[in-house]
Amino acid sequence: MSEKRGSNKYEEDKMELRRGPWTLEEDTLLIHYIACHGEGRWNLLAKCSGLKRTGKSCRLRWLNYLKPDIKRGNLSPEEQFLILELHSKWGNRWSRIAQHLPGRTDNEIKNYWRTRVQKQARQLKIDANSAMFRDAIRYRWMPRLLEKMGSSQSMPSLIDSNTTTMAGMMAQITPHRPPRQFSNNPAMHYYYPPFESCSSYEPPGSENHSPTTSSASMALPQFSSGPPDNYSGVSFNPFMSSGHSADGTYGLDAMDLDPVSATQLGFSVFDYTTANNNNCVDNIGDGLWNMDDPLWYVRKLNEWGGGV
DNA sequence: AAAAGTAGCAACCGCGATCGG
DNA sequence: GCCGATCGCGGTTGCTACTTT
Repeated sequence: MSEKRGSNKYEEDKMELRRGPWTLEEDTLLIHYIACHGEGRWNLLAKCSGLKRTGKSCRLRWLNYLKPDIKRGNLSPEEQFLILELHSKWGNRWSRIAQHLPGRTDNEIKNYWRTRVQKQARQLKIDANSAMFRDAIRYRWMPRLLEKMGSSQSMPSLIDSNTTTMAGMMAQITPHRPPRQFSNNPAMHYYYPPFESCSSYEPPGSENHSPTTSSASMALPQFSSGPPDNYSGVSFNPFMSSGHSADGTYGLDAMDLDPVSATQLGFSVFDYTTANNNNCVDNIGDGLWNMDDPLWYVRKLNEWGGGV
């Protein structure tokens, strides 16, 4: 009997627990309680503070939102760079990564990765965990962030002191040769998606493109085959461009290649016009690669000697 | 102008690790 | 060493605002 009553009481307690978005009153209560008693003992806190929340929920709210040193707003290029760099080292160890970004929470970093980074992989139909995608991040995206960091005069304060020069950072992330042997690896065929969504896509190796749309206003240099003579980490920097985000934010839309650097890298008119036609990858306009051929990187690696 | 689709993010959930009795 | 309570992490969900059709 009493057991049954106890059980009902438990159910009632459970029913009373609030869920969903926090109200201003709840936030105030939590802040006040922590100001008086400090963090930790979350279940006790939940009971004693008068909040009808679980300790877990209180902890989450505090750590991810209310804590005074939480930084809000867009991630800076250097923060983005660090996330990419650390994720390449540690994978989805969000809390560990967050420890290196003061004021940023693991949740925020996780969300960044899922909404921005993984989105790119989805759009390119590449497995976000694949070596190809990781290399693309490392050798295309990160150098672009470095450039932004330089141009915005916000030289990285979060990055190790031994990498605080642009050359040093480029040397760290850019190898003297392309990083990986793609061409002879059968497994890589998996990473050559058909791109049905791309009306004018031609498979790697077919070089005789004919533009599907004209881009007369663009005076594009001819496609130059073969790797640049001075391909090495710092002196050859295929990733630099002067592209800027239209809205001044630090989103991925700042990552597009400009036409000149794109063609210097070996883009054909086809590549540029097709991709710029927004038929190929997406029409969102904020893609990392949506102005170029997503498979460019793989193609160039193969062209530049196949064997690395 | 309205409906549908999408992106971003706060919050929840499950599970394993750790702590303390 | 065992066991329950608590904590922390990573994955997932759901809501809201914004964009596109």
